[in-house]
Amino acid sequence: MPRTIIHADLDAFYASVEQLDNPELRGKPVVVGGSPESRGVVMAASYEARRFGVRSALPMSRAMRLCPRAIRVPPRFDRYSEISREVMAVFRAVTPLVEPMSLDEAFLDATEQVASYGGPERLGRHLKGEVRKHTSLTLSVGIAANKLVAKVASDMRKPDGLVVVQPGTEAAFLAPLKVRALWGVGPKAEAVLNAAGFHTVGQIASATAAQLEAALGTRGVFLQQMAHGIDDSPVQTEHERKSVGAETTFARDLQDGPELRSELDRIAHSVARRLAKSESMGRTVVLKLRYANFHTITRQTSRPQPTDDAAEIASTALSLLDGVVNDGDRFRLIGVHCTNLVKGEPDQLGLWAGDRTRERA
DNA sequence: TCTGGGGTCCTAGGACCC
DNA sequence: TCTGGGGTCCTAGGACCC
Repeated sequence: MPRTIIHADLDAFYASVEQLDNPELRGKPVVVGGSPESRGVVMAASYEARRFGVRSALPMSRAMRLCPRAIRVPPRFDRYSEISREVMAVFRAVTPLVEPMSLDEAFLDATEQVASYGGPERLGRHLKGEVRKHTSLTLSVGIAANKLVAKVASDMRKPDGLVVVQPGTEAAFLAPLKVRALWGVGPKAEAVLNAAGFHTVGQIASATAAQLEAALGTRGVFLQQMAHGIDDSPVQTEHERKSVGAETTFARDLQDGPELRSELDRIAHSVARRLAKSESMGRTVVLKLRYANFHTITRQTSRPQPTDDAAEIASTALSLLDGVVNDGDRFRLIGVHCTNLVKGEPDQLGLWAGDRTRERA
């Protein structure tokens, strides 16, 4: 029996929340993101703004030139999280198998429930209705036998869309789409595929394995599976965080000095706070630097024991900084990440580490 | 035109161990 | 003096996603 997988996606989420909370913004081009002066980018654009070509990830300076009448709003993530929790609760009222992908997006496995709702169409309308009832927001829904096709389907008729792909028609559904529609095909892979003569998903589906391998290596084989609409990956309700990090782009490039170093210290504290909150500790500290010319490097070092201590993370990152910085270097971004995460109570980990040290001595 | 911040996963080389 | 193979961990960079 085929699965019933749903991809649900709130439309222009951050911008819609701002329009919801401030009626004066309704019907107007709204852009959520950092200021153009601080080198911000667009995090969300209302559909009114999109008509001017404003898109996510566009530099804010460019967005404001495209649409001078746009109203820029700084993001309020606490508020978006609050609404996100309500929406996820609506999803979980339908099925316990919910995999949130971000604040505004989730996969649901409703294989067990779909019949009791009277089929996928009705289930989709139910979800959209419940979300609208609880939050006044519109939801786009894609329903298919797997995550890949459900995701592509939900993108199809935004905003406020509902697309159901019948089992068995996956390959035909995907065939006319551009290769970029496939999960994992970004600008680079798209360029490589286009250069090799592949423009549509259908062309990938009917290519030989050797052709694809020549273009993309081992990834090519995997890509062909996708192009046929094959995807067995399960909806996963749990997932373990693998890293915690924070980074800042400065309004103006910074040379090494007190300002850069105090910013590094601030970031280290923010990472430490979030590590502690998630009751985990990191064994590897990564320093990230972006030069004025946008070239980006990372330097990492692994410590003997995991830590969530701000001072330790900061001093480790500072010593990495000492190792790379040269006179005259100017930076636009600095960041700190912790990886090699270990879950558990800090005290118990400390005790355990102490025992080991004693054993060795 | 001038490029955010939060992540995940993959590759590739080298060190090190058995 | 020349030389294995497998496994694991570490580091650096890059593609990609939302």
